[in-house]
Amino acid sequence: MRLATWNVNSLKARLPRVEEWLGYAHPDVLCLQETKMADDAFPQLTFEALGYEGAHYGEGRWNGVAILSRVGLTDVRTGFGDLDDPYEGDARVLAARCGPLEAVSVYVPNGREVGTEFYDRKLAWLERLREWLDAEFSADSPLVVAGDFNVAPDDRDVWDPAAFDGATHVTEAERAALSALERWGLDDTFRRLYDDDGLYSYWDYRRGDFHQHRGMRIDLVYATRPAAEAARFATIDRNARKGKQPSDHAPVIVDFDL
DNA sequence: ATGGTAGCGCTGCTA
Repeated sequence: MRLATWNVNSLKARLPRVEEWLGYAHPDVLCLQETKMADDAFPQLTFEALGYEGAHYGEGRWNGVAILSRVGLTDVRTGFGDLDDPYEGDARVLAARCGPLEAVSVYVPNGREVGTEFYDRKLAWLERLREWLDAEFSADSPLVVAGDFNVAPDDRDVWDPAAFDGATHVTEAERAALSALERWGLDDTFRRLYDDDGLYSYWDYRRGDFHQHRGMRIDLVYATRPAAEAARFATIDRNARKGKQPSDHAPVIVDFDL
């Protein structure tokens, strides 16, 4: 079972590259973020022609999440259900059963600047995510929560911790929110397999950051213990960040013995 | 140099 997550920064702009990537990475499940489209624009038939069922949750210009699967796609759910969403109106959470596991595609709010209400609601959103997982799923069953978390779990996950002093994505409060998810029962599968620093999944389009190796690891594949213990291999496909019209994020791939 | 680039969609916002 190969699962991947990719913030594509507009599925309309990225569709040719996503099609090409599916052709050589051939994941069983792909969680997408920032599709930036409404549900009626989702290219269902394009993915069906490649052997994938698809579910999409999007409101239009911003945000938007999707799940593609070639191992079944049922029990599709959007948002936080009955719980209040601190970013109500944004499409940031989509869940589905895909073969042996439950898959959740998440696009965590950016937070903009520390001290703003956007940042405060980012923290509240991460807390709500934990509450929703606790209400809907069991940490004892195979579950993967994959997506753009807009938080770098520790200093190994940013190119220069000093450059992020006072910035979002690295604050103690954001990292504590990830720790709370881990205490609930989620493991960072990539970190379970590899200790190295400098393994990034996102590079700003500006200043030539990709070629200067100025990146962050903010795209995470979290899994409950029954799934995490079955993780055998992971990689970040930096080739997908090169060439013509790349997303600013690279896909993160995890292979499970499931 | 308080910068830079990309996407959406048509003006400025978001990241």
